[in-house]
Amino acid sequence: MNNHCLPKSEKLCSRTAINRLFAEGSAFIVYPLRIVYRIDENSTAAPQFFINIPKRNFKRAVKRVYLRRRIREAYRLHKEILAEPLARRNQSIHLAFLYLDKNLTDFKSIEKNMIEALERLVQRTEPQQTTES
RNA sequence: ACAGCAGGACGGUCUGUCGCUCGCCUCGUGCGGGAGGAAAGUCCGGGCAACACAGAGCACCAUAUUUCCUAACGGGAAGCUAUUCGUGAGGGUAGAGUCGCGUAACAGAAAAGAACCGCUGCGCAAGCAGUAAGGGUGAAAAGGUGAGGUAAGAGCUCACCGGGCUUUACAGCAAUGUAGAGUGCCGUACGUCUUAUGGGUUGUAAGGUUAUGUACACCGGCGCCAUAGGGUUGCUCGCCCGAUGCCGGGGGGUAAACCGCUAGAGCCUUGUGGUGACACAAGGUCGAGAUAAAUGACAGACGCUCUCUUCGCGAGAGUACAUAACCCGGCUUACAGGCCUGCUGUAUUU
Repeated sequence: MNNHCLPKSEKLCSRTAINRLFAEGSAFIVYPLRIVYRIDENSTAAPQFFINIPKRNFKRAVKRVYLRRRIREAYRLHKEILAEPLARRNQSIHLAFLYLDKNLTDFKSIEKNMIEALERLVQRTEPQQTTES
């Protein structure tokens, strides 16, 4: 069965790790989400993620909390899409989800975007055997 | 019944699947707790903590009717005075002093010791002098009405009315009110100015402990005594410290963990006192503690409100505002909907 648990070890809390992620990571957009990621080869650690809703776009804390919870739930329910291939390839990943739109969206569309984003991540992190030995 | 005024209290419920966080244990597919009335704005006042602190003057900021409440407040309660809105229940605003100085747009002759027209006297006239009754302007025009008086007029004088000041009596803890007497004293607002009271700074990322660990900041003691410099609230005076030497302690950075961190001016009930804010007594009770930040996501059902309606057990739409970050007391602002108590107006019935 799929494991939908989301313990604290899968959250990205360290300030230095986050700074490294933004300094060295790659990014793409599945609107309204912007995904920043950084791959560690030869590591068995579980993927770590965090969510950022810019205060600039949502002044009220209620709306930021609303979005953070829905994005988190979408990730929690579908993270196996990403975790399973990474574990097979001996990779670990740091992830950041940034919400770009200035309006609220419902869970259905966030879920759809999340699935698409995770599937693209799996493709993008495919190791290129042609370049590296 | 409808419309409204004031005060108070509330602000969804249940089921299933998958999760988060804290605590406890019998350590598992366990049990229990888990946002608000404003948690918000960060506008006041405290607690707590660290640092600072001889003192004087000026400056700066805040407050300013009375009595009371409170740990405290710039908050609250009950009053007082003036003014204003409402038919009304009621609501809003203002409230230390004022000798001097400044400002009062436009219009108007003039915005404070006023002469444009008018009126009166003198004069042939030009004009000079007097005059605030009347006109016109304005948000505001020198208290109002009447009589006397006068060349014409004017608190110039008098009567009554309105206001101010002084004073006496009574009521009230007081602000103040009521009544009497005296005084012709009679624009208003704002600013400046004056007086009284209060004000050290920084906020839990405070601050403390542990771990890792090194080139230097910092602290203590001794020494040196001369200036640069620094601190003391912004300035002035005054005061204090004081680089480079020696000895000892130990810091920066990473920010990892823990404490601070939730039992408190706490909450609930009852009683007593008080018009009230509130106080006191007795009994009961423990109700989040996260840290890139939990308290949720999805599905369904039921409430509640509105609209449509074939008046049905129907259909559709909506279900607010706002997410703890050390903790309390207020203030301000946002809020779908109910509910309770007292009162007002209108209409109707008996």
